[in-house]
Amino acid sequence: MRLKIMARLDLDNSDLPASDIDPGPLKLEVVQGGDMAHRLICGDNLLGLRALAKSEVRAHLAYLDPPFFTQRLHQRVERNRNRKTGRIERTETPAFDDRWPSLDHYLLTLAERIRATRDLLTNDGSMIIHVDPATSHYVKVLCDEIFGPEAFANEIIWRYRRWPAKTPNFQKMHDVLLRYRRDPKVKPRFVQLYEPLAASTRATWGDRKQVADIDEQGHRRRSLKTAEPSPGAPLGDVWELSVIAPVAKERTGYPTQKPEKLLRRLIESCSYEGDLILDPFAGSGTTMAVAAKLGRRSIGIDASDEAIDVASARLRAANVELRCERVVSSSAKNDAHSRRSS
Amino acid sequence: MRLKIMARLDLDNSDLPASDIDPGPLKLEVVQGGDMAHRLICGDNLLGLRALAKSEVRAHLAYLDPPFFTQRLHQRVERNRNRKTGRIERTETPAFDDRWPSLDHYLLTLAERIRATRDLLTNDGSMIIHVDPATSHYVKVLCDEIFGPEAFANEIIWRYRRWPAKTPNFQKMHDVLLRYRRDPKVKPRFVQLYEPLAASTRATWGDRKQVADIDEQGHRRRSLKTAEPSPGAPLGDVWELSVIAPVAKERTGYPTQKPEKLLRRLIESCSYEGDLILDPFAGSGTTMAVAAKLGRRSIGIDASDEAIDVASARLRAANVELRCERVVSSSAKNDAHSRRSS
DNA sequence: GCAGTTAATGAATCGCATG
DNA sequence: CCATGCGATTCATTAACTG
Repeated sequence: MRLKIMARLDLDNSDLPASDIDPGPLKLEVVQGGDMAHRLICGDNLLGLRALAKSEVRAHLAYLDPPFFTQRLHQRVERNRNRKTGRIERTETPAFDDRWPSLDHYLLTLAERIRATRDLLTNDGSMIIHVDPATSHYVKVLCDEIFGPEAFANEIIWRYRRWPAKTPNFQKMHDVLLRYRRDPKVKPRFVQLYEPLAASTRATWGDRKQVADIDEQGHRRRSLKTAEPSPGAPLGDVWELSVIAPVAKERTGYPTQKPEKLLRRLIESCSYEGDLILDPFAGSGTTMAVAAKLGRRSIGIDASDEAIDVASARLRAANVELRCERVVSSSAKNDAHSRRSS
Repeated sequence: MRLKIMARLDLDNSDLPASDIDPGPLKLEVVQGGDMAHRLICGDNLLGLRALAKSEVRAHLAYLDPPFFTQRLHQRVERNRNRKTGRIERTETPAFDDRWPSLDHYLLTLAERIRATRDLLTNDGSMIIHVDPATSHYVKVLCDEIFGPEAFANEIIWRYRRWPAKTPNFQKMHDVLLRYRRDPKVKPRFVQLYEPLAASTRATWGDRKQVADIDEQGHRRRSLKTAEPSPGAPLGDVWELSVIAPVAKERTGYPTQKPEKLLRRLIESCSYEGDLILDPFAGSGTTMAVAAKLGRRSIGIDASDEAIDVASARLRAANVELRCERVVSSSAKNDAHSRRSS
């Protein structure tokens, strides 16, 4: 018996939307703004990524937050106080559709976008893809195929707390973020962050660095306390960060919005000031907002009008100078604009 | 372009050790002990599992802690004080070999053992396999194939703290445990455990239970405090437990030994008193030792003499009555005993 | 008895030396 | 030049000891 686990990629166009196969020549049409540090592109992200690939633009970090294969239509929730009754009323509008004919369709769509993202990275850049524990395994096999297994850098666990579900099972309380380097042979962009020392370490060693001590015979003795203060322990790959509270200021109403703290940590450790951050699933614009706060440049892409509205409002409220663009393909049938207004 | 991620299982015996293909009739030969609650079997675990399958024995929980594909030979470390010098001296002996021709060989070996383990589970039983984040994804694809994706219950993250490695990367600080149910249609064995409430919850709600409150119009109002003390939050799937300290009493010197706290949590929540716990990669016998403490029965299998020695000494020291057995196959070439004494 | 201090050391990763 | 291997690094943990 032989076994092989792999992502099999065969040529067969029949399952793909026409726009994925040959959208004709692509162009980015400026809707508003000049040569800004932050660009928000409206359109299918595969087309957007391919249009960007033709320019000189290369990103140092890409963050992908695709749909999680929930098989649900996700709604945006707006909250407004009714003038007459004084009660808060909720309005729901469709934000994005996460329903798929099959897992294979989902993975294939993702694979195309991961590959297109990889082509836009600098050699010392990396990609982080945010997924669910139920699909992360398939996505990792996919990424191993696209980047090569040596390029795998981390499985980051984002652990959060939420209202418990009543189930005879351990409560699902984490997301998975996979990080891949574009070229594992190149010295990576990385800024060492620290987390607080463990309580047991502080009790024994205080907040000073330890150093190993080896005697003349080469035997190891007890480590020594130094006078040098410790910056903490180098940051690990399990992060405990709270989800956005239902009443937090940060909350835009856009579904599946990720907390700014999470993006801050990713961007601070995997990019330098002035670097370009790419987010092909821009959603409510969290990545771009955090990139702006941290002095990075950014490009966000999203096909949903809801997303573009929420993100541009959010960024403008934060005084981020924004250039808005639209993906235009020469073939009228696949024109992002015509689909938008349909 | 089409894509399919799957575990492909083709018939081709050439890569397998002869004993995996047809070991001939299998028998468990009693080396020592009578009809005890705890059985330690020496021999290849695939043969051991197949021999068990012929008996009526079925396990309620199986814990698998296979090698992690480290491509290293792992050593057992014994420590003894030298009478003359008074210094502690270390003796290293090979414990198990985790070197493989390829990832596929590793996965195939694992697949056979997972399948054999599944065949030994009760319908309401489950299997937990302990793996590394670098291979967990492939193992999950494998298990989805063997158990079916609906049988997937949890990805448990064991987060620990250790000394930092010097690397421009997030420190690897977690293991992955995958849990599958034998039959997802059957009510599972599960005991709800709790963890302490989050600090923010205690600050707002104290240590009493909250209840949702909905008014006559169906609008949700602020939740209410109750008088009933909260048992804590239902246990999640990210567990922070320390690794065995270098000087802990628990430490046997056997490599990759897992902490008793981890096994205690798994056994307490996924089995009942009197249940049978199966560990085909018994190693230093942690699973069996914890099972005994928790009033469960156990069967452990290991091919390594080092493991059998360490585990039986450990269990006897804990006053666990033990029956020792040996897998015997009729084909002399594959006889576990002849290999042991070679 | 209890608290505080001292002791011992695992093993991931990089970098440099050695063959 | 490439592969191999050893040394340096340093936080975390519990046991043993001390007052």
